[in-house]
Formats: sequence, C-alpha cells, structure tokens
Amino acid sequence: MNDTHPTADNATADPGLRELRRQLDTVSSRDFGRLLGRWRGLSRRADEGKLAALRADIERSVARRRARAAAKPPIRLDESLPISARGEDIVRLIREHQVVVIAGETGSGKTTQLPKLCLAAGRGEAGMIGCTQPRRLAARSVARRVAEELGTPLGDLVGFQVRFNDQVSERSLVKFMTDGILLAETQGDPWLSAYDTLIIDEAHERSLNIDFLLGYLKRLALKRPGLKIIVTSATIDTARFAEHFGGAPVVEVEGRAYPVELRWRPVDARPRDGMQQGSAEHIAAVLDEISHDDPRGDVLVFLPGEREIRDAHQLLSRRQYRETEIMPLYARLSAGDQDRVFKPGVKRRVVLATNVAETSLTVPRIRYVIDTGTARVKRYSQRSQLERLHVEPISQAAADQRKGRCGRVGPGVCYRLYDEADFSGRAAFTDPELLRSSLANVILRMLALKLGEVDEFPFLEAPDPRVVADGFRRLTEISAIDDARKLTPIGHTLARLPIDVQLARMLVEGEKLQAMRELLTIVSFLSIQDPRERPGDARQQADAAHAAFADPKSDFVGVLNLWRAYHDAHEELTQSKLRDWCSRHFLSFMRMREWRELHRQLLLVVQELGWKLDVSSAAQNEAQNARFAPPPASRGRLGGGEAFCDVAQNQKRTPPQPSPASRGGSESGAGQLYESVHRALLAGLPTQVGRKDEKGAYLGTRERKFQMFPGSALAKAPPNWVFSAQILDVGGRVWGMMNARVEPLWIEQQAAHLLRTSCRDAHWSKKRGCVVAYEQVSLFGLVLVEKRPVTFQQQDPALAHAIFLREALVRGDIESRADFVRANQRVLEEALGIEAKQRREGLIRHEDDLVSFFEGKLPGEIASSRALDAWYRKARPAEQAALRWSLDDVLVGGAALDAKAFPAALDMDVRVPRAQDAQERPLDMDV
DNA sequence: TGGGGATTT
Repeated sequence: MNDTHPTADNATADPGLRELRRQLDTVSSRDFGRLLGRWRGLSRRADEGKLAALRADIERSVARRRARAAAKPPIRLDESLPISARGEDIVRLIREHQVVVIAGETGSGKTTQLPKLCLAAGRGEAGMIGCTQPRRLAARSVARRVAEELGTPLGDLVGFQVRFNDQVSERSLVKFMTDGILLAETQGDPWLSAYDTLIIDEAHERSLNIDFLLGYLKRLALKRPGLKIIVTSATIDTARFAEHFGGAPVVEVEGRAYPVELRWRPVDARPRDGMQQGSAEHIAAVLDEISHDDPRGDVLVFLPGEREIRDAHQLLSRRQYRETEIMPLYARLSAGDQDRVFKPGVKRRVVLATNVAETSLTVPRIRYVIDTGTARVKRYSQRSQLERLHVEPISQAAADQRKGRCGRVGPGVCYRLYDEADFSGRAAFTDPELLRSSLANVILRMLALKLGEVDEFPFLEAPDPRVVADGFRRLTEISAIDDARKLTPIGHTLARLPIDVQLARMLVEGEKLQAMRELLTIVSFLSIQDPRERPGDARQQADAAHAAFADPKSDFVGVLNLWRAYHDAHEELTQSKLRDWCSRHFLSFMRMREWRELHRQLLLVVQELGWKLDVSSAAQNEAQNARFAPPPASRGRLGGGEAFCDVAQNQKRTPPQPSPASRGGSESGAGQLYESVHRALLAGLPTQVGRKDEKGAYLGTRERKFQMFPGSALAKAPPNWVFSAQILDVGGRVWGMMNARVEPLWIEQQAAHLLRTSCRDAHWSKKRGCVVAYEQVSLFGLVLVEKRPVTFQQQDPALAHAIFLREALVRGDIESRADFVRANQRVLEEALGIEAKQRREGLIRHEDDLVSFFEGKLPGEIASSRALDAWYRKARPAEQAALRWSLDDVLVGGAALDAKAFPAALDMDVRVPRAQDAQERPLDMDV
C-alpha cells in the first residue's frame, strides 16, 4: 500500500508498464516519488535500457520494504495502560482512515503504545512511523521506553532525533523526534517521504511548530493518500483537530488519573484586610488550611514568575511549617536546585513553580495544587511592535491542566485562588502561540517552502491579516524579501540557518563585515535560553560573578568575554571540573553546553554556505587577542566642518561604507571590530535603537520609549545612543534587555533602506564654493541626524543653479578666477555711486532682474565656483562677454522712472546678504 | 528601576 497518485498518464497500453506501476505501490515510501517520476518518463517515451534499470530499482526498493516488515518485533501492549483496552478499535481506525484523532489524558499510555498499535496496523513498513514530541527530553525518554518494550536497543528498530543528537538507523521502524525536527525536514524533503505514518503528540499545546505542522500535513495528506496521520491531544478540543482534517474519527481514551476535588478560595471568602488575590499571603492562608487538614501531603503552587515565587518563598519560610521544605521551581533554576524537586526526601514539600510545572516538568508525589490562576504570557503586539510579558489570567484548559497535576499518585485536592464565576468567565483555551507571535519566521519558512499565499494556508486558526502584514514588513526591514514579497538571496540564506530570522540576518552581515567569529558566538548566545543563574539566596554573588565578564559599553562584548573564559575552561578542565567552574560562575552547565553545541552547529552551516570565519589566520589570532575598543565619542564626527567632507561624498543617499575591517591588534583595529560587530547586530534589528533623553529614558523608533534594563552592564553609565537586542514590555515597563553603545552613523548605514531624509535651508556657501543645505535623517520618527550640511547640487540641480546665480553671481559673494565676476562688481559699485549721488533709491535694478540677466547664459548644471571656473576657462569669448554687466544692465532705464515700480521692501543690499528666500522655504526632499 | 516556557535545516 503506498501513495497512489491520480495521474492523467495515458494509463499505457503496455502491460509491462502497467504491472510496474502496480509494483510501485509496494516500494519504500522514501523511493516512491523518484521512481514514479522515472516511470512517468518512460510511459511517455519508451526506452528499454532505462526500463530495465527502473525495474531493478523498484525490485530493490520492494525488497527493502519487505525486509523492514520482516524485522518487526512481536508486539505486546502494556495491558495495564487504559489505551490497550481500545487497541483493536484504534488499529481498525488507522487501517480505515487517513487521519485519526486520539484524545487521552495523562497516564492513558498513548505516547508509548500508539507507535506499537501503528506497527500492528501494518505501518512502519513502507516508511518509518514518525512520532513528534514538543520537548527534546520527552522525545528521548519515550524512545528509550518504547525501545525497551519492543526489546530492541535504542537507535536500532526504535530511534530518536533531537537537535544535536541523531540516533536513527536505516532499520528504524519508529522514530521519535521533536516537532521542530519534523518541521525542519520539510525543507529537505517536502513529501516527508521517510515516513508512512506520522503521530503528532500533544497537539493541544498548540506551539508554533505544531500549528504549522498541522497546516502542512493537511495539504500533504491530499498529496499522499498513503500517508497516515494520528493527532493526539488532551481530551479538550479534539473536535477542532477532527474538523481540521475533514471529519477524522476521534477515539477517547480515559486517563489513569485519580479524582481531584476542586475547592474555590477567592480572597473575599477569607476576610482579611488588604490581601491581594493570589498574593503570598493568600497562598499562605490556603496552605494553613491544607496543613491543618493534612500536614504531610506535598503541595504544588502555581505562580506567574520568579518574583512572585521569591515573595511567597520568603513569607512561607518565615511561617516555619513543621517538617516542611519550601522549594522554588522555574526553568532558570540551577540543575542542582531542580533535582531537589525530583528527589523527594522524607519531609513534606511545598513546591513554588511557574508554568514550567504545567507541561514541561512533572513534579512527583503531589497531593495538593494551589492555583493562583495567573501566568506570565508573552505576546507580540503588532500595534506597538513590542513583545509584551504580562501577567494574565490563565484559560480554563490551563487551569484544568494544573488541577490534574495532583491526581497522579492518589486522589488530590486543587485549591483555586479565585471563584467559580471568575473561572467560567475565562477563555476556554489558551491562545495558540501562532496568534501571539510575530510571524516573520513563519512567513519566511512558508516562502522558502513555496507554500503559496499565507492567507490561503490551512492554519487551524488564521492569524490576523495585520500581523501577517507586519511579518512581511519585518522581513522587508532585514532585506529578506523584495517589493514583490519574493525571497531575496539574503532571504534564501536566512532560510537555511536554523535560528530566528533576525539573528540569522546578523550572521549574514557579520560575514560581510568580516566579523563572523564574533557574530557566531553572539548569535548562538541570543538563540539559547539565558545560561546565567540567579538563585534567590545568592543573587548578589551571582551578579558579582557575572560582572566579571561584563563590558561597560556592550553586553555583547560581555558575551564574547564569557565565551572566551568558558572556551578556555572547556579546553583545560575535565567534565566535572567544568561543571564546578560553571556553578562557581553561576552558569547553567546544561545551557552553556547548549551554547557550545549550537555554536558548532551554526559553524557547520556557515561553512557549508562557503563563508570564511576570518580574513586570514593571522588576523584570526590577532582578533582573538584584540581587546575591544569603545566607539569613538560622538563629538565632531557628524557635525561641524570636519564632517562636511565625509558627508559631501555621500550624495547618493547611501551612507558612507567603512573600509574593509582591519583586524589588527591595534586600538583602531579593535575599534573597527567593535564597529563591525555592532553594525552586524543592527542589521538584524535595525529599529531596536534609541537615543537618551534628559531624564535618562530612551526614545526609540515609532515613538517607542524604553529604559535601560537594570541588569544590563550599561545601566550605570547609559550611552546617548543604544542598540537593544530585545525591547520587552514587562507589565507596563518597557526595558531594553541586552544593550550596546552604538554610533548613530552605524544605525544610518545599516538602516539605509529605511531612512527618511529631508533637506532644508539650501543656500550658497562662499567658503565651500557651492550650494549647501542641511539634511535631517530619521528612522521611523527617531531623528538620527538633526542638521548635517550636504552639497545641494544632486538633491535639486535646477534650484541649486538658481541659488548659485542669485547668491553667488549677482551678489558677487564668490571667490572665482572668472574675471567677469569682479568686473561685474565694479560695475555694480559704480551704479551704487550714481545712486548715492542722486540721493535716490531704486535706481539699481531689482535683484530678480539681475538674476534673469544670467539665466540661459551658462549651463544649468553649474552651481559651484569650481564648475564655473572650469566652464569659463573653456568658454568661447562671446560666451564670456555675455556675462559682463554694463551700467545699463544694472541701472533702471533712467533716473526719471517711477520708483514705485521697485518697492523698497524688495530692494536688496547686495553687499550684505540676508536671510534668503530659499531659507524660508523648506524643501521636502524625501528620498 | 528586575526576565512564562519550549523548539530548529
């Protein structure tokens, strides 16, 4: 049984070909597409030689499939698990339907038994049975357990693949993996042809990966009728999955959990003044109640975050419950402290946990749950272009999930620190991540996979079109797509890098600016979870330990310092000593290892891309030793006379590019490296910048305001201009989390395609010998350059010429070798003398007339003294002569003429230029 | 003036 594509092939009269086509349905799924292609080619145009080769390949593929079928171990279900009772039904449904939805609570055995039921249903022969898990740890441990149950070594008939660890063999019938791995495989094999069956486990978690996969699989199911898909979920919300796949059958399997009694404990039920719902005091009051009834049962308390855990920890510790340990549990906790939670001792335990205990970790021996009903939730706000991390009420589904955490060892009791009305007013389900995220990554992946229009993709729930548009806009900002929303070469590169697109963009720029080595380190750091630990009882020590690596100008240089120290420690120390080193420096050993592994993975990818790590090995060594020099102080570089030359060369609206990085160990080399590194960072997040105001707050792009996060090494001396890798709205306060001092010029260079430039105050400069103007440069409302002199010629040649005629030639305010200029001034002086003698104003022609005199007599592109001289030198004598004034050109016809024709207000004092027309008329020159 | 939790070619 294999994929049978409805084809319009001329079904071929040739019986040999017809037979071959039938055989194709029994080949390995991995080979099917390629073999079918060859068969189609031959059915259009016969070729005996090729036909024989195809026949042989088909036979080989069929044999491989037979061998897989023969290798199947005997299948025994674990009869103690609830799912086993439904085994026959499930096998039948898998045979009869392409998609089956299995709903089962914890303890139903679905994760471990379903792959075996698939084997029993004849799956795993044409291709593997692929089983996805949301977490790596689960993928590995479930694989181990199933391998054990099937009596095969892990990595043989049952394998697993997670990032950095691939233990799957040719023989593997069942492959466990993270959903991220399966999603990544679509890139290299859009048909997912290695599999004949896919099990998407824990679909109710609705991560980005799961939602994307479910959309992808919906389409793939139509193209691969032979592919079987099983979606498992908690009992909630199975209808949505079934409906998504066109009415797939749903099997409900009971869990093996014990009943949990619900007790509502809103604050108003316990009249105590000033007690906040869900506060430490509130928790203590309920814990008192539990302790009174049963002083021995372990308690799991759900809180929104570390801060709340710390407060509760302090309060509960002071109350000195008998034989009780109070212990925190959150993801950033050190491995040792986490282990304590999983190795319960004789004392009763009260575990204060974040959401990490809701899905990721299972705390053993829990009899009571106290649910504050809140969680910190990350949401991307398209309106403010910010990530927000706010405390929100959890959904009913999440509350029930929390409740279930105390029914695993015996009947439990769940205390909810809110009332039933509150509960029923809540959302039934947690918003899927897809509806809470920026979509740049999702869209880039869709473009790379050529999945067509985003709004036609069969997501379970379609994202808001505004958020989709915002995702496209973000891709445009980093030049990943063009105006037609097609991937640019940069975009194609980004799609090959297994990290966030904006971080990947930094790598691309790092390559260009010859700072790959540094960017690999920084970008891999930004991709992992923060390895720095800050245990509640040693926060100052931890801060001090981390400060040893900090750099006062840049948190990213701090990251490089940490990397170097860790790298050295890794080279010199044994595994266990390295572990000590990490704990001494308050670093998570696991996450540091993750950093190193990701660094290595990225290194391999960029080598595949053919990128060089460094310019040369000599530069490499020097760069490693080079200390980072801070950026030069902003004085002078962008304002005043010195800057002019720099800017004047920069007339095509591309900001000046740096000379290739000289990476020597000299101070300037280090300064250059600092610049290259930070400009590469800016390329990935060009709008994450800000300028300090009088109050020390930062004004960013799109009128966004933020503060330097106090944990940043820059917090003590915040620079004027800052780049921030993450701007996060935490409960209404907006923090720039990881920061670096940058130069506005670097921002201008890296965000050149996003700038808005306006030109004002065009005027003649005698000193420069050309027409200049002041330009203002801004990035989404953030003014990068207030007033910078630029030559005006390229902006508006005609206007520059007009200004030149009036302010340089008519007024004679020019140093020129052309003799007519001085001659004309002599004529003018003479005329002024006549005017004075006659004691009459208005004898001299109006300036406009004098300007008109020159119009058309010299080329329109001339607007500088240099250009004038060059032209004049080569001009014919007649052309030269035409530029000379006579007294008649300067004086109004006769002294008797009506002076009213020349209103005094418009008369010009030609020797002392005043504020001019051009200055009163700002020129909007948006580029 | 203080960061829910996962994941990847």
